[in-house]
Amino acid sequence: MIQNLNEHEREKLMASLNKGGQKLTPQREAVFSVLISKRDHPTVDEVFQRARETMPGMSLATVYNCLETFVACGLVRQVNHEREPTRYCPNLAPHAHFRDQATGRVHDIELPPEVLNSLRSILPPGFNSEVIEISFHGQASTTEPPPHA
Amino acid sequence: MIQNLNEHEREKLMASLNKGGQKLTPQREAVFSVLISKRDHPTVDEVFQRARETMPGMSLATVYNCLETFVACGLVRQVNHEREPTRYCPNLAPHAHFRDQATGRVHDIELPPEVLNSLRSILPPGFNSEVIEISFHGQASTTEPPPHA
DNA sequence: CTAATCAGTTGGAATGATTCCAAGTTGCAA
DNA sequence: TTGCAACTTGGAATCATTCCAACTGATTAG
Repeated sequence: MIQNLNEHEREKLMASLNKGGQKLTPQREAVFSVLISKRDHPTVDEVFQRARETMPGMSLATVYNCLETFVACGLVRQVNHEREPTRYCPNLAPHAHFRDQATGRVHDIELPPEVLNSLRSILPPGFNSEVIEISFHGQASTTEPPPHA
Repeated sequence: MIQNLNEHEREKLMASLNKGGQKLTPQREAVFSVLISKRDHPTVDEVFQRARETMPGMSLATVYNCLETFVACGLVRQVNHEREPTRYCPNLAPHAHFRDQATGRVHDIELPPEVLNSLRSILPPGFNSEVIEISFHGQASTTEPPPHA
């Protein structure tokens, strides 16, 4: 079930939006709430379905717009696996993704700084990377997703 | 310009196809030739355009089919960046990809075994990964793609 | 208190990569 | 030569995403 944002979360959301020159709207609040209520890397369509539970009139285009805005403001990350529908992730700490072959479920994998650094070190001179994406693909014996706030 | 496959290349292609229960056809030969003649990670459409130079009647569906077959036989790798058109890469050694923001060009980045191992080590118990994809995204000051066979 | 403006929202149409399908082709085997 | 099975082909269908023009709602200027 989707709760409303608490004070702290709403503040953080508004601050990030304002920093990017954007406003806090009811739709954006609803979409953001969906993302942090259940951090299971939902697709746009899943976000859409869940957001409609609290805001039945919302349109799919708005969900796309909101998510695009969040990405631009650095509030969430896009997660792509091959050409499957894009998923969204509110975990901003550096991490990799593991996609379970059997279920399609995506898990966050913590990425220690030294591993991140060893990765950066493989870039030859002249290559400057702002974004590194790491995704594993295989079988997870854990059936439950890792608990998240 | 696209050459025909040399003896060694054709043998390798046929062996891999046969191992996967597939046959060597003129279309598959043409598509494979495109991939190894210019290892610049072409999209399906680019492969299609180039293949038509030597085999004007070939259809786009066939290019899709051939590439799918090659992937299944382990002859080439798919390279996806966000939701852009899938690219194809005949480099089978473990490597990462760097996508140049400005040009869209994709470069292979060598992946030393120790870095690959440090990556594997971040997976918690219960997660077994067959495939690891690593992609960088940023600016490359080198304008020319690295020379390849 | 209006009017004007402007960002945001909406539904539906358009786009574009990919997949699907049914018909045609080819090479080999009985 | 007939039959079969794999492969190829063109076009239609799919589906995530983007685009667009009209609508809404809040804020500012007169």
